[in-house]
Amino acid sequence: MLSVLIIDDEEDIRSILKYSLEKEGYEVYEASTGKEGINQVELNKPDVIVLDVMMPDMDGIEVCENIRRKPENNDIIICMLTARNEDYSQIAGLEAGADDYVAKPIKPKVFISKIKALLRRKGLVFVAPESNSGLIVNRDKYIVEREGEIIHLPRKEFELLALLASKPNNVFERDVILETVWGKDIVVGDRTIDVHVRKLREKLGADYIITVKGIGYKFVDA
Amino acid sequence: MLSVLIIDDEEDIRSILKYSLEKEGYEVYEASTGKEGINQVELNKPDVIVLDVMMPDMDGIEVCENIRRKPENNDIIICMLTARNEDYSQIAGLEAGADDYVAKPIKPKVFISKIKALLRRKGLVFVAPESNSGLIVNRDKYIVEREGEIIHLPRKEFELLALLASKPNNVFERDVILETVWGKDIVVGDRTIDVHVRKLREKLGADYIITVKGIGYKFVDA
DNA sequence: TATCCATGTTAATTTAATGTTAACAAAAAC
DNA sequence: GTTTTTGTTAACATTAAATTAACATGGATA
Repeated sequence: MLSVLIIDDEEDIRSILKYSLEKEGYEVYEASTGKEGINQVELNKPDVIVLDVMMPDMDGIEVCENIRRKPENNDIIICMLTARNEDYSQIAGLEAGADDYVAKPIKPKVFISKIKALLRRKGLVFVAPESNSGLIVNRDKYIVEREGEIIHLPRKEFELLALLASKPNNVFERDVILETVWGKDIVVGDRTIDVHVRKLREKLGADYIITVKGIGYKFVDA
Repeated sequence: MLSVLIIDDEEDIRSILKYSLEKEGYEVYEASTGKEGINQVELNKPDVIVLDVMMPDMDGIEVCENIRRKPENNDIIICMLTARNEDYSQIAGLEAGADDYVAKPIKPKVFISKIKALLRRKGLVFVAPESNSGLIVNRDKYIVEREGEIIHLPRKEFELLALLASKPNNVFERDVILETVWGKDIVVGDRTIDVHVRKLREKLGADYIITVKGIGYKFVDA
């Protein structure tokens, strides 16, 4: 499961974010000061940190630099929270090693989609509906995870799943799938895609990939 | 509902555009400076941005580049507003990642039809009259949405609806429909269209598609 | 009002697309 | 070099979608 650490002195903000994140299936840790945040990073190794720029004890920028100083934290995603129009902090934050920022006031939907976009950019695709259990498609490791369980997929199956999961709910036409997963001028039989879809369904469950007859397939993120 | 963000320093222009857009059923956000515009993009994730090239604080080109720099904004449609004959900015704007431009002085009707054309190119057809509830025909997802409700349609029904909705209030003759949805030289019986229209009415309600006896069908908008 | 013609309706039928399985080929791993 | 895993194919089954045919309706017109 992917985890998020929220570092913010305001309890209200923490609760809102926590609620939104947990609803999406993330594990959430909290810290109310910069110092505590840095400790939590060591303790819990979160995948994502949401970090308020303005805090009483320590500037968010400082916290960010501090975290980034350790090379083992390099691939933690850091997302800054800034007051609206606080333009300086945005730039400074990015220089300090933040990956992105979100302006207050925070709209939960925007916030969540931003987190998802960041994870996607990192090659982590996270799908966590209440209906299915969450899937993490990790390109670097060529692995799919579900609730800690690691599912190993052969190349073609992985590529197919990764393609579909890269844009949840988007329909991919059969030719597009062929071109992307198999290659421009490789010709395979009509039933090849189906067989791979079948194998994915066998391994993941039938609910993830749905057929749009006459068009193609889509990965559903309900 | 589809949303549009207007970034322009002149309040008059903003009001005119806002009025036209809202009449068509779009949700409209405003920003009077480039900086504010960029924040709004993060905040509200609009589907379309209308962006003035000439603004005091920041050049529209700059704003556009700034927005496009983030991959998650890739499929936002950006439409530039340019002064008449400002030829340079048009070219520069398109290079910076704009999808189209509209020359001032703006004629609301031209403007609206341009926006609709851009959305259509992206596979989104929006029909939002006050009378019926708005329909979004989404090609990427191959679904139709009405007030959040998702309606799945089989291929022929979807294509038929997409065709009719692409030009609301326009009458499509039966042969034109056949040629577009079924194909040039495919011959089907003369009740086939009717049956598909019936199924659409069954799923969407009877008010969207009306029969023009002796000619064909049209999708009514307002 | 009788009748003509375009469209509406329904259900059965046909067709096309996808699902399934197992066998075989090709690549990797051992 | 043998074994194991992965990828592809072909034959067949299954299902959803599209089409048809037969009949109903409804409005225009004489």
